[in-house]
Amino acid sequence: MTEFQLSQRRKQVLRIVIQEYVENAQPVGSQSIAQKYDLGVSAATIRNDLAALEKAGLLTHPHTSAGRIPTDGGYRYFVANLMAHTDLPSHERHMIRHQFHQARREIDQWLRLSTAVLAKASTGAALATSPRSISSRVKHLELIGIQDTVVLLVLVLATGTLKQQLITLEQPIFQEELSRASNQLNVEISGATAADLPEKLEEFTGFTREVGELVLNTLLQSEEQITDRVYRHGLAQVLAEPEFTDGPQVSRIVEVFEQRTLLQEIYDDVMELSDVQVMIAGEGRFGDMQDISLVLSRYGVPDRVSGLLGVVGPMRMPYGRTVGAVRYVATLLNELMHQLYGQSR
Amino acid sequence: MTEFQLSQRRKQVLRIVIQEYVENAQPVGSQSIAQKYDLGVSAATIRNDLAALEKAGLLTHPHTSAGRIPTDGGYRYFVANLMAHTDLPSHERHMIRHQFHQARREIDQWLRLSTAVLAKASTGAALATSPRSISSRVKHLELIGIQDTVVLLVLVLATGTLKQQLITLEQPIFQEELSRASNQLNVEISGATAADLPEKLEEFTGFTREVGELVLNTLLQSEEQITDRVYRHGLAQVLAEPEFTDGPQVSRIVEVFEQRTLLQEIYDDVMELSDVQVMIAGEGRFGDMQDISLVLSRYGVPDRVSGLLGVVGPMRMPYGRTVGAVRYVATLLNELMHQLYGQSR
DNA sequence: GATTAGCACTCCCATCACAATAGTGCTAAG
DNA sequence: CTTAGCACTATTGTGATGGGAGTGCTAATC
Repeated sequence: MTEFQLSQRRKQVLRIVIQEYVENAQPVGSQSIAQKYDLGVSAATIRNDLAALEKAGLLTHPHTSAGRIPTDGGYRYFVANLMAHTDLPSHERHMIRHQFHQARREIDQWLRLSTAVLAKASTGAALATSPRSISSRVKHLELIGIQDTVVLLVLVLATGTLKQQLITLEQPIFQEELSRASNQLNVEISGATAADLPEKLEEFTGFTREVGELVLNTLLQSEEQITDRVYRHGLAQVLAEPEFTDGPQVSRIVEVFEQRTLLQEIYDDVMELSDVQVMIAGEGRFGDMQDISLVLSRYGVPDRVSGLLGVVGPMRMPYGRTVGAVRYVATLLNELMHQLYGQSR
Repeated sequence: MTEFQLSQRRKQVLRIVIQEYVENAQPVGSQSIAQKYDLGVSAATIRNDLAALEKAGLLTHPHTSAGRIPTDGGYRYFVANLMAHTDLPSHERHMIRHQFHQARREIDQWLRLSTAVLAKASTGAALATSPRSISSRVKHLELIGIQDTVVLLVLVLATGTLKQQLITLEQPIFQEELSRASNQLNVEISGATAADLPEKLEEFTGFTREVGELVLNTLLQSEEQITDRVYRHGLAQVLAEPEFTDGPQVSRIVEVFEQRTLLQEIYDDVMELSDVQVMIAGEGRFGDMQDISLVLSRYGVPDRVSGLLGVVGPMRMPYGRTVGAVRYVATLLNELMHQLYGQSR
């Protein structure tokens, strides 16, 4: 993030413009600033400041005789340097925490709740991915005959994640044989990671070997692929925002919200970072995200499981509040997940 | 559905109005009908017909000097009496079938694909629920220690559906004891339904009994509750339709699309019916669904599993085509599911 | 040098009038 | 029942007009 040399007052003016614009969705002019805020200077001075901020690329006008609105850059500067670190007010935090403790102790529930809570606490649409395992260890494996030639492979990872996979056979197979195969495999591979597995499979042949390979595949896949499930909530609310009155805008944000591939891309990015990350208008790196911002965080337990959590909204977004909400929910999720998956035995 | 006494020509006129309006989203007038279609009568006659159809409540006009547009009733009459039974063209059917056979043999995949295919084949947004089990039988049960005081209960139903549930204990428990409990339970309850279970549980006490109760709960819950998962696809495309340019319209359809409670309500309704059901503007029974139609079908295997599948779109929808698409995909799903869950062994 | 007042200028936006258009509703005749 | 004719009506688009909000510049002031 580029550092500008801005006088104290100009920063203040920028902050005001953003604050007002976020609130009212209306370009803000020098007069209204001078009136509403007591900066000790006249409108003309503010006019000069606005011009300077515009030259620095932090503001624009839509047309000659309109007030100023922030640019992408303006928002970025704001988020990086000016934004008040607003944690969620404590009563909201308590309410949220309470809701989480009410919920059944299940990841599915937690994530559903997370998106609901986030959507309510922000003005955007919330989304979360179910956690993916990092270097998954196999805990247990089960083979269950469903039909004569159809077998269900159930894989329990050390993190408690369940993976399932249907196997279709040429020949019918008896449950006894299934049990034998699964017993053999369980002894050998429980505790193994994807890296250990190929070696351990050497000793097996036939059906047992086949199942082993399948386990390996599933394991590999679960490591590289972003999780199978995306939770979403609150699209309706974000579409009610004034920026989404015309067609193209709407389809842009809905696509961002719906697409999973984008999440996959972003995932690797946010993965690295510890704190909440704000992504304004795609930061140039991601697709067509004009006028759309994301506020994202990683959640999970280090080196075990990890997922993505955040808010999609218009660029004109109360960043302080949103960041606070995302951070709090992520923290909460971290706590909860730690209780469960802290260290496996 | 009320039966009207309509002359052959008036039916024809109604059909034309709907067809034209569905295509162009523009009120259609007597002249344009007379010109474009050779009905052997003049515009004035058609004008009379239109007036009659309006009196019957099948058409309206937005204002005095505009053409006619269909009412809810008009669409209903059309769907019930006039609609051509259009199956999807055969090349489309083949393409779809091909895609399904490409996919991995998994319900999750199938449903995801179903919504994608449906959205593409219709002009609406597709949604599907994962199948819920009807009178689920327990197939197998597994208890896996995740943490000292955290146990994962994995329940495999006869249909191959997996249910999981975390159990938190006061006291740490050893894997040996878990195995013992699960072995005991497996012997006794495999093949049991929710109805059988209470009796069978009598003989157990302590932890084993506790787990048994949990199984029962899970079973009951999975029978009464609509499935845990909803698949959605293609909202962006439906929002591009001209009726969704203004705010309230948009939020209405997005809410219908997002809400799961509505699905639950509708589920019981559609459940009963064998064929595709068209629900226009909520049919008065469901919430605020002005100008929104649903085309829904049940899919699954009779007496075993069953889910909901369909399309949400504007009332101005090509019903023939949509019904064809939904019916075809439902049939396909039925086939596939039958292969898997036809009869369990 | 920063700040300020003053002022011309620009562009948006709401309003009005006006004509063109498309379609209805009615009447009277075939 | 069908048709031609015609008055009537509401929308849509266009162009003109004035008010308003806000800028950008200049020259004066602190």
